[in-house]
Amino acid sequence: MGDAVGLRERKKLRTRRALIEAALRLFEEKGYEETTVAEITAAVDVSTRTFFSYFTSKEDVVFFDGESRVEAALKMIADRRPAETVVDLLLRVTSHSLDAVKDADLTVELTPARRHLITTVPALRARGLDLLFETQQRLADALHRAYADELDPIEAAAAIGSLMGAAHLATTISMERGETPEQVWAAGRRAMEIAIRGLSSIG
Amino acid sequence: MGDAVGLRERKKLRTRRALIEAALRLFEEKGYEETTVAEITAAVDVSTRTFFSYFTSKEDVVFFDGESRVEAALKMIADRRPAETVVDLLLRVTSHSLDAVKDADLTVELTPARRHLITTVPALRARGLDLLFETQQRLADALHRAYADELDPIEAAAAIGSLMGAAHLATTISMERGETPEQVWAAGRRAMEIAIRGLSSIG
DNA sequence: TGCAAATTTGCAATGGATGCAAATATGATT
DNA sequence: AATCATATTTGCATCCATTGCAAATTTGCA
Repeated sequence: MGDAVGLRERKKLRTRRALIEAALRLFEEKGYEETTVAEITAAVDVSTRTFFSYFTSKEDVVFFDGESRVEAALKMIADRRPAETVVDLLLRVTSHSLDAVKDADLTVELTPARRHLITTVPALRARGLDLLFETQQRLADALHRAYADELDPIEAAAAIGSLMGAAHLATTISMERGETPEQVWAAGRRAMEIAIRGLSSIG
Repeated sequence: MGDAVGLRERKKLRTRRALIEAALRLFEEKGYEETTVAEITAAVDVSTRTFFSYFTSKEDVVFFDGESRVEAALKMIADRRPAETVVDLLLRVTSHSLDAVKDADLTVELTPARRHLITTVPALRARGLDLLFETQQRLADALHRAYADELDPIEAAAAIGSLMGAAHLATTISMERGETPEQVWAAGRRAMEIAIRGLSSIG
């Protein structure tokens, strides 16, 4: 992703980052819809046209990141341990991902500002769900490949969909109830346990 | 939804339906992005401005329906049988919903054309996912209310998220693999069974 | 220094979406 | 049937995101 060798590359990196920061700041200050691309570029002092050579759309600026999270999960699945159970692997992957979310504010990952925008602004929320769903498809595919002789594509999809569907809805509802980050995190864990044990475990 | 008493109402109903039909036809013929609202209104012989008094956006025309499906499921949950288990209720609701999808082409529900657009066009797919997620939230809330003393909000969310997440991802992947409607349907059933029994049941 | 490639920019155009006021249509009343 | 209040439709004007294109500028290297 960010190699940055010559002045050219460094300058581009700087501009891109400046655009992202200005955009997020303005979105927070006056709202997403109320902020125009022209205002963002004015704050960074580049032309409006330039914005669209860095991002394909106004929405994009909110989602731009090195998407390291997903890659890590995909790799963990692909490199599964020989004797490991599907459940054990999924447990390991989800724990890892869930923990990654916790202290992810260091990297440019999912800051509270971003999170707020993505859950609040309809257009962004929809886009975020689309990305999440695409991620699920990739994970399901990886899982099927990793356990080709045990899981057919549908079973792999069911496993991933169940796990992530449970975790996502539970954490969302937890957040909506105004719970603390710790409680949200706990909700995610509980939801995943329920998905693994089966709904019968709560009836 | 459609009461239709006087000429006024009937005319509006007719116009709305005509707009939907023209839109879907054009979307299929030349593609969603390639079709302009002006072209849709020209086909129905109303002004472009009028389109936006019937639908709030171009996307809306694809999703417009009486959303009877969700209402039915919500009602089933609210009217749950006294001694019924959470799992039994969910089984009943999901079977009912799944079957409803099967012969839903009669109503103006989810025609193949719509389905194709919603899974294909990025903007529509994202919007569809947003609507689906909102539905999940409503169902989880209903489930929590129906079993207030057995399920807290997080558990209810986990249950609904797990079940619908599994079914949705599994059916999507089944469709993507070019399977027949029967196979897609079967994939949905299998996924729900896995969600109910728990992922351990496949390890 | 000077050139070739990469970037930025300005400009024009398209298309979705909205506000507003004028023009029409509707239907109930007299 | 003529008339009036109300509901709809329509025609602008306008804003903004997005894109194509060609000119202008910058950068990196010879």
